[in-house]
Amino acid sequence: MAFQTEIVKWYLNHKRDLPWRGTTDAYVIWLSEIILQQTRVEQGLPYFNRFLENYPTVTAFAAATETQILKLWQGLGYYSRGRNMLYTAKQIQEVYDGKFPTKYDDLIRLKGIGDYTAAAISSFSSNEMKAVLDGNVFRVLSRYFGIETPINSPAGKKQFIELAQNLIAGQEPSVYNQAIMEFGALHCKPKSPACESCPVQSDCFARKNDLVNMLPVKEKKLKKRTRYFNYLVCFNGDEILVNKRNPGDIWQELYDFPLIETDDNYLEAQEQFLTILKNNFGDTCTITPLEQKKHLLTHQTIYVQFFALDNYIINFNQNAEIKWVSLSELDELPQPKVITNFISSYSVN
DNA sequence: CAATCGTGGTT
DNA sequence: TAACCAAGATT
Repeated sequence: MAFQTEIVKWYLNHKRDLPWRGTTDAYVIWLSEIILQQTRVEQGLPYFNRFLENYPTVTAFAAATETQILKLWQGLGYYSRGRNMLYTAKQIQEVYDGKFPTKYDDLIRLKGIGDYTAAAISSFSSNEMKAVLDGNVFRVLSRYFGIETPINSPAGKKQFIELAQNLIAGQEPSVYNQAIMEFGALHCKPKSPACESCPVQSDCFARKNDLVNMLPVKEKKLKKRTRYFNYLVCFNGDEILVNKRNPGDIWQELYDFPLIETDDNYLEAQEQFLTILKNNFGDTCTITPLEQKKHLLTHQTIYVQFFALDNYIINFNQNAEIKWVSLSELDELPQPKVITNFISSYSVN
């Protein structure tokens, strides 16, 4: 039996019951696909439900504010996804009169929708013959066909998309695309895949040549940088000073606290840090170390030190970036995880 | 086009 | 524990 037939057959017997399956509503599919980019199903699922409940249609989504969207997105990461969704929803409301496109060529032009997502939405919503190529598909195809081209190289992507597009011919696009992804996610997993019970093991190149743990090949070019964030927790009565983060760095448009970034840990760079502090907040300011956290991102390791800052001179003007808000107002603002965690632990104590 | 964008789970 | 990975996209 052909590879595709076996995969589809496996899928029909093993597929998870997920809320975005069984609909052809391109808006709902778009919602799920953006949320699931680089995100586990279990992590994205509650976000999908909340978004669909708050914004049942693209028209409702388009009427939201960026703060509302980012607040709902809070904790999910890769926040540009949320910002791009709002931009795209507004565009669909205006250009497409609120009717979500279902064709690849229309979808691929929208912000936040790349090759994978355009193929997914078009095939799931209108059965367009476009093969999806995500991490699961890369893994399944590289193992079954024994392809050693690095999947994160331009040549690799070209080679795999050509193969994937050939394989989908003659299949029902909506079912086959979901089948191969689900097979990769549940069966042909990155570590210890279930080869013994695999429906295509007899023809799998990696299985036959003992290369299962070698494929897919991925060039590793991850450089991590280390940063030291010194957050200043400033209270004035019931209000706390917050900072809206700027473009060009992590957590764009999210809110944290006034920040002094240093080249080293505060404990190893006290003089430098205190000089900066006195220069910015006056000689009378006093500072008390609070908690310290190590926060891991894909490309950064951030050592976060919180300080209580008192007796400072309020010498910065409130502006779009830095302002006083009450704690209840802060609760409505989107925050990076490290800030949310600090606030929740702080308000308990 | 190589680097960058979060958070959480797994090994 | 450090590295890898997760329904990738953008610049």
